[in-house]
Amino acid sequence: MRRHPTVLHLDMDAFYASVEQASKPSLRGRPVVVGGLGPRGVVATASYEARRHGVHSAMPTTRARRLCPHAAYLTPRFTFYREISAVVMDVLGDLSPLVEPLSLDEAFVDLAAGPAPADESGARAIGEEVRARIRARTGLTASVGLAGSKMLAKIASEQAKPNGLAVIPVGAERAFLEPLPIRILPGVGPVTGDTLRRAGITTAGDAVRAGEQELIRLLGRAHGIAVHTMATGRDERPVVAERDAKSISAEDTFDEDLTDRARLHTETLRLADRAVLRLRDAGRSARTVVLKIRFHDFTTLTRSETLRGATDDSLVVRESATRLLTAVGVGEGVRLLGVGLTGLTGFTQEDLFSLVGVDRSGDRAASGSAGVSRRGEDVEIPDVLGAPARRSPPAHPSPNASTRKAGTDAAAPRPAPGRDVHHAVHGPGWIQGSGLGRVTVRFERPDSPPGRAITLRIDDPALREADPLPLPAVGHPRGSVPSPVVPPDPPSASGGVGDSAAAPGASPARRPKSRSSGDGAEPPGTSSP
DNA sequence: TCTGGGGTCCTAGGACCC
DNA sequence: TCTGGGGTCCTAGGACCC
Repeated sequence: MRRHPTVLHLDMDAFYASVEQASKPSLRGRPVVVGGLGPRGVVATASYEARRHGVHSAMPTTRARRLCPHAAYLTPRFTFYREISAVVMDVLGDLSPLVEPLSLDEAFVDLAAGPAPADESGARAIGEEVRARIRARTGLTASVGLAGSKMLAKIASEQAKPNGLAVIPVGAERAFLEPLPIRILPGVGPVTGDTLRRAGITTAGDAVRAGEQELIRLLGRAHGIAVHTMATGRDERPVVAERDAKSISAEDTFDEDLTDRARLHTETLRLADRAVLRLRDAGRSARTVVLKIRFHDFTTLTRSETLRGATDDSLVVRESATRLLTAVGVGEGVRLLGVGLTGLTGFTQEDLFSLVGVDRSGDRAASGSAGVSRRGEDVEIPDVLGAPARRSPPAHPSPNASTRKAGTDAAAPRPAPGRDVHHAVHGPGWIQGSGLGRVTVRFERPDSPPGRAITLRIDDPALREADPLPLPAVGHPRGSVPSPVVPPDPPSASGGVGDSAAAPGASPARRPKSRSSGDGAEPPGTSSP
């Protein structure tokens, strides 16, 4: 047990939405929703302005649109978020060698493993310092929790949000948790929460009083013990820096349910290729192939097959995945298809196993040998990234968004709202909306005042896809450049009015609670460099 | 209001071996 | 001939997290 609150949890505030606001001056102070924009999309992150209207993560985007029609709805730019995330992780790396990223916008840091010996006030100072540094290097705000364990550090950062810092002193854990809802404990989700509630357990204190045996009875051994331990404030899980991935998968939800076998087959090949691509990127091989199918009624099934040896050969994975597909009925329609790879090992014994995969068809797999080889009738599909007609929006701009610089961009930019473009005359901007052969582009850059929107032909030869522009750092007041900082705090109301950023012709609107830089009306046409 | 995509960990049953 | 228990691997499903 630690004597000081030296576990730090850092959580970026509304990360994706904040990055978008920092990139796009016209969106600052306005509700922004980042997520899937298709008919089956869900919200990944909502800005605090949008949250005030009831929008939150994991909510279907269609519902979000009803709740907050005037928000800007943007497709995620994961490649860019990853870059910003790397900067944040780099800042954390200065504190300690023990940094455990949980996602792009969250990490634990073990300050006890760092150079600065930290007691409570020392830890607090480090926490404030790291928030300031992140703000300086990215222009974004982060919240920090400090405690003697991971669980409490995370709960603390949650309470500190947005743009705050909270410390739970060592020794105060149990009293602190006692009145809190059991659902805040990690591992207690909707189902467990319900089970416990039916047993009269709604707070952490209730769980402690119920006792370990009762929790084991209700939840099973491992889970029962874990919940009881956490509820008492004990959590000895160490901060671990590197963890090897245990599985890699690729899946897609379709805009409409699929019933056509041939189509399911080609989609399976695509997903197999996508998964293998990432497997190879990671320098790994896999022994087990998993096919995942979600039906129209949301029931989900998986079928897996373990090969005799690990592979990173897409032909082998394709065959395995299609073999698994052949063995299941499509019922009334398939809404999601996925291909997963598990049983990952360091490196392939390349030729050995790919040989097994390529020239035997009968029994290369441990099972499913009855599944007749489909070799010879393998459908040729264009390439992993070629977007077939009616797929859901490619959730990830795909690893090539940054690779695909000049040269490959002969094709018109994919008109996904939020994407970066560049126009030979108007300069840098981002896609605000599209339709009927036109795109509306807002021409502005992270360090410019809000720009103006112009509607262009989608095949305008002067328009091309572009890489994101870096976010201006803040902190060292420099000239009169308007601060790119996202307004952190919700308090002031009035987020109600405004117009849709995603609607062509929208104007930057007045900004209900614009930050310091006193620019009332946006000077239009200032977007050129 | 119909529910993404990427993961992790746990449970349980059956096969198989000793 | 019948019964047994432990260990490991594989498969399937489910809860949970961001």
